[in-house]
Amino acid sequence: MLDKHNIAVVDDHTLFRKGLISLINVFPNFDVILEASNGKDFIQRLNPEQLPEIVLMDISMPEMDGYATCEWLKSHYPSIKVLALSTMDAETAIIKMIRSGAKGYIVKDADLSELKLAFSELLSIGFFYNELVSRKVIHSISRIVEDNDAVTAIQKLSDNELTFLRLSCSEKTYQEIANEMFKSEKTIDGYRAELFKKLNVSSRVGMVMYAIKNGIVQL
Amino acid sequence: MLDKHNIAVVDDHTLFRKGLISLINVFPNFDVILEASNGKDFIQRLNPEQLPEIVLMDISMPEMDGYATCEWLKSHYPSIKVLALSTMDAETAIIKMIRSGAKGYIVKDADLSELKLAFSELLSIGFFYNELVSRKVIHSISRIVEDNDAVTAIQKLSDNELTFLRLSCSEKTYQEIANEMFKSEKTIDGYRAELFKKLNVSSRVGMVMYAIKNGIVQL
DNA sequence: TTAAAAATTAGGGTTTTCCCTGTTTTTTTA
DNA sequence: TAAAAAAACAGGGAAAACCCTAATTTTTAA
Repeated sequence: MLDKHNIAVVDDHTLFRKGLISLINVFPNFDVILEASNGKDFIQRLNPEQLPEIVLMDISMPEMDGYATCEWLKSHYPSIKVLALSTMDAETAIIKMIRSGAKGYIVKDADLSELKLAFSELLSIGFFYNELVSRKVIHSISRIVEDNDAVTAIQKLSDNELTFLRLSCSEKTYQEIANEMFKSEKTIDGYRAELFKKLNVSSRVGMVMYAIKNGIVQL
Repeated sequence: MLDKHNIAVVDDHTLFRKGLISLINVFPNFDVILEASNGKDFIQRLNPEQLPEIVLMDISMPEMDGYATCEWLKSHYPSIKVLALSTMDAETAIIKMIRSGAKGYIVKDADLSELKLAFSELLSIGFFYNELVSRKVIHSISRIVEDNDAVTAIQKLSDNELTFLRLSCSEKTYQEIANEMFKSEKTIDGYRAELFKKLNVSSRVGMVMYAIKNGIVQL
């Protein structure tokens, strides 16, 4: 009997997930033992009697996303290796996922051989980062403090600042926003100045783009 | 010998594409005869001696996207049926794809049986729209004129307006943008006024949000 | 409870954005 | 090639955004 390695696949896109599973099952020494459509679903289905060695995990999912699921795994089953799977090759996403505990990162337009390589590397040396990812990460080392700020900045915003930021993502004037928030224009101007500092931007447009980029508002 | 139906799959995400193909090839009466990573690639690979009956086509792709490829097929091979495939269930995307000539629309988190159903319906009655899509389409009928504006507005923008719009999605002042484009500030102001009218917005923030929403700039 | 910190408000000035109405220049088309 | 349309440019003014500094009020913490 072959010593097959157990894999889990977590992705909300059923077609993609099913397709991926059928691809992996062709590999002679890998076996998909668990599939789930999001983090919550995954945790529910996780059977402590038969844990996967590697979890192929999408980042953006409903209910519970890749970051949160990764964090959960890190604290509950630290030996399970997460291979993040995403369409995004954005530095922030990669870094955020790595911070959350992912041991590797692979983009959805990778080819099969790369996926296979990722599995092998994860099992042998414990991590897998391809050239693209490594380059992104290295490139971001110099800016890691900023990135860190960027990732955590949202949490440092007060309720009023957050409300103001959301309302700014519109064609309302600051005056209108002030009325809506029952604050003086000067207070609003204070929020603006504070946000400019915290988010490291210098115009309303920059502020709005930050909010969109970081999912503070959805379009 | 079975009378197999020929399918083409066009998607830039290799893993997804390969997975999907392996799924389809399990269907007894469907056969994937062509795969491509984007519209341009697809057109190059298209063999007039052996045309696919159905093209499963992603919307967002580099080089040449689903809309453009669909338009091209409509004029060059109108008998080939396009089944649009997307993560987006946004009304505008669905309607735009239908306008471009797609005969069906399926989301990536559909399940296998739905894909099979879509194939059958396409071959028997010529189109496939599931509940979700139908609902979206019906829901949008009342707003179809606006949507139409929104969908076609981009194509009516001149190169200069487009460049200006892209540059506006930044913290640059209009003056800086003027310098960068080697135009007078007043010309830039003209672009701005024209875009406000065309995009139906009333502030730079609105303009920027439009550009982001419609993929004119990517974050 | 009192000092320190944070939030709110304020004055006042500069820059940028926005919005008119036009003229001149270039391109399109009849 | 003349007329029409589109693009580039302009003056000037009002509104909004931006940017200081600083006083007052509220909240927090020693």
